[in-house]
Amino acid sequence: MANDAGILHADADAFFASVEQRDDPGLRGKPVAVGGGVVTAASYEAKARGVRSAMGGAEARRICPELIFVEPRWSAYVEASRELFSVFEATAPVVEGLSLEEAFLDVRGLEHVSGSPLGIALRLKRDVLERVGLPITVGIARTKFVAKMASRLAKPDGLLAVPPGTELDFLHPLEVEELWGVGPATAAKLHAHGLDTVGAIARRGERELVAILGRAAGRKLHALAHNRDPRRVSSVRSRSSFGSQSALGRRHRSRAELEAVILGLADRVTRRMRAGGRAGRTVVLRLRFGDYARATRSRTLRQPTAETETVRSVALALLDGAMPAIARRGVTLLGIAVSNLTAARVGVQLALPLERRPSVRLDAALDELRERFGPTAVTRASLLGRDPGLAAWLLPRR
DNA sequence: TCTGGGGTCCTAGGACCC
DNA sequence: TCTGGGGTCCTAGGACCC
Repeated sequence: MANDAGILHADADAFFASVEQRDDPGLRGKPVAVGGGVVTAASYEAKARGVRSAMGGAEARRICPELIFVEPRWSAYVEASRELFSVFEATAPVVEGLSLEEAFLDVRGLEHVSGSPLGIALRLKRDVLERVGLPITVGIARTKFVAKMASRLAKPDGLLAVPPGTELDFLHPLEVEELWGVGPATAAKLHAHGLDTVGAIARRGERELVAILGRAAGRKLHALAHNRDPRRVSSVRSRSSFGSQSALGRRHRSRAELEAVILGLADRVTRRMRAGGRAGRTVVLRLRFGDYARATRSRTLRQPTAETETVRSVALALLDGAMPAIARRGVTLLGIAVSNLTAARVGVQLALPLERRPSVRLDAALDELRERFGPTAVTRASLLGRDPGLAAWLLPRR
């Protein structure tokens, strides 16, 4: 039934720090920060003393002198995440991961098999604690947004169900900055118009919110304030970019050093792309200057690539364009991202001679190829540079 | 208090095409 | 010749999330 409160949002509490406390009993009950120069994750004991993730290490030590810093152990977090998701998958037929440590679970229609959503959630908490050794918080609601808000408010080690029909009572007293998707910039705009709570947002018209926040954000917030969130839990979302970045610190970097960083980044990114069987057409160079302002430079290639050398040379060309700004302002971070992804393996590549058929357009050619090879075989076609040919790739279905 | 690394989605202007 | 509208792609930046 569509009216069931059957969406669970399950979220491991202070995930990285909890894994550290699980694996080292000496850390339990103590303020722990994962990271070094910057706090990547803080235990609840540390959060209680004001330590926040993304806070500088020096500041964190100042406000909490007994804070224990531990080096991140990425492989341990990835393994814990795998175990966590195996419990999720065993609990619900549809699981949508949002990050290493959180997911939506659709448990609608499982009453006769697994019991009520509340019963399922209680069992999920128990199973994760027994099998993974970590506390989680679960929110239960009819929609993703309310389930997420419920778990956010119930942390840590909590469980909160918002019964159907009571969503507005739950949402309207909340302050705007508590909302998932509302950050400092949006909150400031809302406050500037006298909008401090979700209830206040709900009393304004959609046009007014669009005027304040822009089209997409205004419509979305208006809908959410009225408890309209039609998004379904979906397990099939595939990623849209691969990226890697490296903070460089404040000291001057020579051109040769920057080139070495670029090579390392290109290698990391393309290695992961090849492992994932993906290639991409758009290479983005991310920059952070000496004043910590950010910028991007990008170039879109005609054909997707997952080759280290191709990505490296494009990134170097983009770096060239940015060198005047870097010389002026200094650089404190470099990153490479590749987007516009397709499946990496080219099944068959065809070239149709266009000079003999100048009227052929890409979509017409695609239609023709699909008739010959099946409706899903050909996923894209494009012109090949100055070459008068038309290329089409037959790619395996994802 | 000087600030990590990995992502997502939206906007806006210009180029280009029909 | 002048004028218009609609659509897609690319680039750069902004905001947000974990």
